[in-house]
Amino acid sequence: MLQIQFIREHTAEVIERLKKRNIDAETLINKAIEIDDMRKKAQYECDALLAESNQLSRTVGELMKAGNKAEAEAIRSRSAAMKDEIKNLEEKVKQLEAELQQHLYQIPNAPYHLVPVGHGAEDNLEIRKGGTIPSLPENALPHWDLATKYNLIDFELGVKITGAGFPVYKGKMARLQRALVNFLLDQNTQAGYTEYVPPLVVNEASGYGTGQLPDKEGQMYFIGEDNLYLIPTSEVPLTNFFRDEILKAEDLPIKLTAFTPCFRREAGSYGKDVRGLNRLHQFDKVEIVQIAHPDKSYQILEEMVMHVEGIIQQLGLPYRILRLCGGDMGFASAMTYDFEVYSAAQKRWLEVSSVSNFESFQANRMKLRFKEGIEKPRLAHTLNGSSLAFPRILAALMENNQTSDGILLPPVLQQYCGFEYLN
RNA sequence: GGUGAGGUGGGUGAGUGGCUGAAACCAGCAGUUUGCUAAACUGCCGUACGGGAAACUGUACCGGGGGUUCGAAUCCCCCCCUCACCGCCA
Repeated sequence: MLQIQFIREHTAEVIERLKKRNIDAETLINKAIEIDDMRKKAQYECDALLAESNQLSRTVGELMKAGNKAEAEAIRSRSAAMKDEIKNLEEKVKQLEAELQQHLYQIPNAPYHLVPVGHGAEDNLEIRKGGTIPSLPENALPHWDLATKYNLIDFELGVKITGAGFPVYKGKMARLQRALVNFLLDQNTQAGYTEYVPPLVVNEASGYGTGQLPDKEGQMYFIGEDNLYLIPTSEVPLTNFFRDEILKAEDLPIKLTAFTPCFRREAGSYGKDVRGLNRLHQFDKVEIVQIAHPDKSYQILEEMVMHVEGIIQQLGLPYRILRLCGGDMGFASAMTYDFEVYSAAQKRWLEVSSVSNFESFQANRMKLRFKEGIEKPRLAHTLNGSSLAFPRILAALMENNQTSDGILLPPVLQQYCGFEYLN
């Protein structure tokens, strides 16, 4: 969430930036300031009363010690009489703080100045594209048919043991995924990211920290008995490593990577988009996360984009990079780049990575701060990106590289797999 | 699942009703001194929200929430978490 102090000091700017999300920013922001004004006033009154009460209590102590019982008794009863009033004021301050918090939770992150204006996917700005879209023969198959033809994925077996959206990978396809894990993690560690194996379930506080809660609990699988959530992305555990921490400025940036399965309920998204590997409840992903100094975060965002682009190039897939417009960006992001690869038999672009700068939006929620010398602690910036999400990469590789001998793997993956063709 | 112990500032760790926002030590910052990377000494050193141009100052916070009291880190109740041992088990 945005900091109320920042909103107060940069009111016009925040409203202007938020307008890119096509919401009534002015009303939201003015309301926040209005609640905060009331909060300040209530706190001021409450503090003054508490100060008086503290003073009286101290006096009682001194008088008692001096043996002046009668006077102590008089002051004690005065102090006792203040209790109700103090309680009421404290109640009021708490209530206003909660109200402000609730209100701020509803305000999305303010888009960065480079974010294009727009309402939906059609307004995203194409930054650049690369690779070559293959020209496939007329009888080219979509990946779900290739999966059956070469006995690579069993969708029905997944339905049997779990349900739709949980495919079972077999033989060379299973091996290919293990290879992909190694290839991607190697790429990331070579770029300076430290590899982690985090837990796949997180507690409620972590869900709040990265912004899945309170609004999007419907998207996560919840283990009620233990009050834990299955992670929708490893961004959640990785970023929450630093919740409630004050880092040293010289330790920034912190670069992390992890391979994990990701679990998403995808409630309400049924239809043709979910065919084959396009949208799953469980999928594998390698993630990169950075905790950055605010002055460096946009430079780092570009570096992360270059890094992901380099990986996709090595996989030989035709891709395009989009800068998302204000209407298409996630709630917590200040600027997002999406990577899409072209899946030539489906004849459509598939999102395989999303790289975002959250600025201090997540950091504010999770109190992730850093300290520079004797300066006061400041909120750090958080960034993350997929490098990469597996299923759609697999779909594109299968469709684009289909030959009469099977699916020809890109050379980098051949090294990791020990074979050339999926067949 | 059973039993026991415990949750205090960046870390270790004292503190059982007012003189404690909290000893001491370590780490960190600033300085002094000695013939080098080093040591010794001195001072500073929690966070948040208010007020103030600033110096400074008010309030809150010792896992979370309630209660007792003029006054709570300290006493009482509930909850959460961690650790140890036992049981079960990969």
